Amino acid sequence: MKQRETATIEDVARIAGVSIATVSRAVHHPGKVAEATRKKVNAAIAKTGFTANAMAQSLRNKSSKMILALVPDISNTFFANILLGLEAAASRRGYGLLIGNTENDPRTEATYLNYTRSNKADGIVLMTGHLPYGAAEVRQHLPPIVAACEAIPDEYVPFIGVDNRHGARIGVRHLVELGHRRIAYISGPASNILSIDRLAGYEEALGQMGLPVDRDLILDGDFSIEGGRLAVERLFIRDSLPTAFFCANDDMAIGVLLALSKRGFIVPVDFSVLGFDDIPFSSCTTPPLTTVRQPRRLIGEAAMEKMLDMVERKPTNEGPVILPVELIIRGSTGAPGGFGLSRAI
Amino acid sequence: MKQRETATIEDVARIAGVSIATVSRAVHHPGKVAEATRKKVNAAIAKTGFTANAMAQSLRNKSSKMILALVPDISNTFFANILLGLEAAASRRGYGLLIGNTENDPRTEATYLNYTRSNKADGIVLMTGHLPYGAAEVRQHLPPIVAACEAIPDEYVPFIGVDNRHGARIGVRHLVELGHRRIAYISGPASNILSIDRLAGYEEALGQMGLPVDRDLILDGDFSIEGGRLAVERLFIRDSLPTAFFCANDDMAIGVLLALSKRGFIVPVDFSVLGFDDIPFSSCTTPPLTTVRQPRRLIGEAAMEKMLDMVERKPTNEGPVILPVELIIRGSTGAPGGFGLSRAI
DNA sequence: CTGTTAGCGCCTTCAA
DNA sequence: TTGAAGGCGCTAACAG
Repeated sequence: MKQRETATIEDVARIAGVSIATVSRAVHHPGKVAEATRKKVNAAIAKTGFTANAMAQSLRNKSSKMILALVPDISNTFFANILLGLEAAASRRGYGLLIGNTENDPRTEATYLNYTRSNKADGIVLMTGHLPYGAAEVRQHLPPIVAACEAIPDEYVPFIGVDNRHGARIGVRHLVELGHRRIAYISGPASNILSIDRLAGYEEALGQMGLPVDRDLILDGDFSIEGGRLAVERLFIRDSLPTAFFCANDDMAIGVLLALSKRGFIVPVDFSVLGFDDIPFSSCTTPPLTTVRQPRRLIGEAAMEKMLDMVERKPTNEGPVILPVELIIRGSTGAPGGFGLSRAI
Repeated sequence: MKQRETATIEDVARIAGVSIATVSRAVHHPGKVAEATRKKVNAAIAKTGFTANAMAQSLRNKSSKMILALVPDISNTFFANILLGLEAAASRRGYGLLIGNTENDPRTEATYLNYTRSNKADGIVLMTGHLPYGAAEVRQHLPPIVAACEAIPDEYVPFIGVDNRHGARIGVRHLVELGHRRIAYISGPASNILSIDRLAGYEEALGQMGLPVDRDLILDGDFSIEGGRLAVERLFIRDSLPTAFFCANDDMAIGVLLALSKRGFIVPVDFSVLGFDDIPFSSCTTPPLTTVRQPRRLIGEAAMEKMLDMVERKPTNEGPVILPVELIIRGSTGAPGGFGLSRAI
């Protein structure tokens, strides 16, 4: 007699000699089932290797116990630990994590948004900085949404991340305290909220230290290594150079390091370089990168907690969750040595 | 009159003035529906914004159209592009990708294995090098499984990856041709299949070039940066040093680079360093890393194609899919300069 | 070409 | 404490 491909609740019920309702109860509300019955059921479950069909459960419960995380680029190491935090918190509460790589492609975003409409996911954690394409049309019945790392401008979506302005401030202050007076800011895309917040912090720190803001030292990048490289090249075309670079993320700082090294300069003797994020690789550059660390795993965990509170309609305090940043001082920053000093020696 | 939270096929049928069967047909077998009817249905779908409930579909079809990818560490940049390839190929064929981070934890593996038992996923792409924990007990009804990058020893699971032995061979040959006679092999965990295959290639290349294999130059690492570092330290404790390091992956090569630099050596003058994989960061080290590139995206795509052929029971040729490796020569390898040469200058 | 209907497997009222 | 039964939304077989 060939058994069904995979055991169902009916198989268990038959073997245990009870009804399927009792099996379901024994699993989900053990208190409502007589001790002896429960034992019989558990034995039958063990014997059959029964695992409830998640699809049937989802259909019935109108909940998939899955949360979708949308990231623009899964191969960007910055997101990895956040994802790890999201997953850890989700699994602690019995949820699974679905990871969606959007590449900022509208069609892909729309496809993933449909995951919630078709009940494949109960909520969305956004790390893309914007609502998924297609969200506007269905604004009225949008699933629970939370934004990690990058806030969603102009939308009421709970934000979990760091105080980017503050992070920039302490980074730039470090540079000023080392003696730097001309500090360049290598920004991400100009309209990006992270770029903007970090720029604000940069300007504030400069102001607090009584330093002027020189527009010529503020360059747009794109958060990529190549962007950092290019920014340096553009700066060298002009005649007035900074003594330090504050980069809006580590990738660009790495690009700056590379470009400077290629031109024969020694960091931090000739120039200081400061990043933001503290991606794992930052400690492996030459020299190791001084940077503003974001507690990525914690951000992920906090974002998921908030998300699940929303999904489960638990009371959750409004407003953003702001986690602390930390200045990690390594080898890429030091007192200004003067342009070309290392080469003169 | 408040509409249902989200439109169902019945809403569409009512509005279109047809039966739900016709709606389903209009969507899945448009050819079997009259032109006029189809138009009415499509209009109703557009009006309601109907999206089929994926859970109901899965329950009915016994297929979730989801494939689970199991990776030991999602924050390991090596896996990222593979995942990207998996996702691209999956979405081309109308499937979604579920990413599971196992950390080689048996409980986590078992949990994810259950995803297929509970119909959340139709198949598993393994990048962990072993069957998930709990697979042995249910061997008889295991879902379709495919192994990417790292073959599963002793199991019949289709493998998609590169010829690791060949990759090691061309890498080591490059070193020998540069003039190196004493080449260390920094291995991953000794029992790991990748470690073993690459060791075999290393020994073969040495043999082909008429060079002896010196057991003292073969060290176990663990595929981590720290592991590379440690290997160098262990080597320096002994008296006989190599002139070149062939590392079983890029992370360890980076560790070697770091350790050498810390000791004041210049690569590639004092030592040459060769990696394996060509992770994105390899071009950003000092000096840029020479390495054996794996076509990661292609591996991902091929693995997913194979997986879906299995899931859909399409004819697929047996045996592994082997993709080509490529030696990427950058700055970390050169002719041997002699121990301490750079320091003597 | 279209409608009726029987489940897919599960959970939860409602009665007993 | 337990069982019977309805229904979540969908697809496909069957009849017309």
